[in-house]
Amino acid sequence: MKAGNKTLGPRLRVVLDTNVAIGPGQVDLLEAIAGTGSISKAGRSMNMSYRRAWLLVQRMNAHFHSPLVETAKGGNSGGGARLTALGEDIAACYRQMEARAAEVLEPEMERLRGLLASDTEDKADSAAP
Amino acid sequence: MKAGNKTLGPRLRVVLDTNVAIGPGQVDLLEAIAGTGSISKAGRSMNMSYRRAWLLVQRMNAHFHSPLVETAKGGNSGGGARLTALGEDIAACYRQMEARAAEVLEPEMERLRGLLASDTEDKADSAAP
DNA sequence: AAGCGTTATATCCAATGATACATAACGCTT
DNA sequence: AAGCGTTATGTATCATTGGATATAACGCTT
Repeated sequence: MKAGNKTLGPRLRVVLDTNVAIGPGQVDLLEAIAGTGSISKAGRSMNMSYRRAWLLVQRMNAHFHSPLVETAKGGNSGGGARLTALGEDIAACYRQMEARAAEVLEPEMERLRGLLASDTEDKADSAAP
Repeated sequence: MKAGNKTLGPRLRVVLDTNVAIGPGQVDLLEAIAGTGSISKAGRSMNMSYRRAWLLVQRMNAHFHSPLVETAKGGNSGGGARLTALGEDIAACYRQMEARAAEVLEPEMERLRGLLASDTEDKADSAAP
């Protein structure tokens, strides 16, 4: 039932090394963690299962020279998670790249948009690297 | 056994509308079709099943106001496929966007690369929109 | 007429990915 | 001690994707 309602425009996926990449999904998650203070709240807020969110955090933490997300078990609030300086840094850097790309690619975007089929039906699915 | 050996650097996926997007995979396919003159040869050349290649062509053709790929059945060579003017146009436009993005994002790329973990093992998988 | 390589499909199955669920451990509050 | 919300995992199930395979149709060459 969920359609491809991703944000329009150029989407960036930064491939840094084999098995290491950051894309819009990961950064959304980082920001949601920063905003909510926990992995589970972040997951719920963006309609993502806790497991998936947690696995993404694992991956990101493992692949950089220090963790992007810091977690705590137990405590008054049950625990929580927050971004490290590196995490904030990377998220911000990605957003900047995204904005810069959107800005500089605007003319071509405009041009491509003019070539779409008039009807926006569901002729087939999308998605493909 | 296939690892994430995608080309390094920023990867662009241009989301034009719901269910309409073009990414590196599609453009690679377009160029392979242009180079080989057939969908099946193109698929083989890039290690993609004919089915997948054909489905991708279907999708792309359906979503723009006119086809990107023109096909022919039968004939001396059995048939074939080639890019329309629109197809060439779009492929070229995408490559240009790609190059422009890589160029303008180079400084941030450099910076991010410095933050990777030293060891490039297989701690976990990658990939995630 | 037979042969060929290709487009164009349908069907079935394997691999993958994501979700749901089920616990356990934790540390603070009450 | 009990309860809470969370992190941290494992397991099972479901959904999606992609591949293998089998035909059919086509139109040129021989």
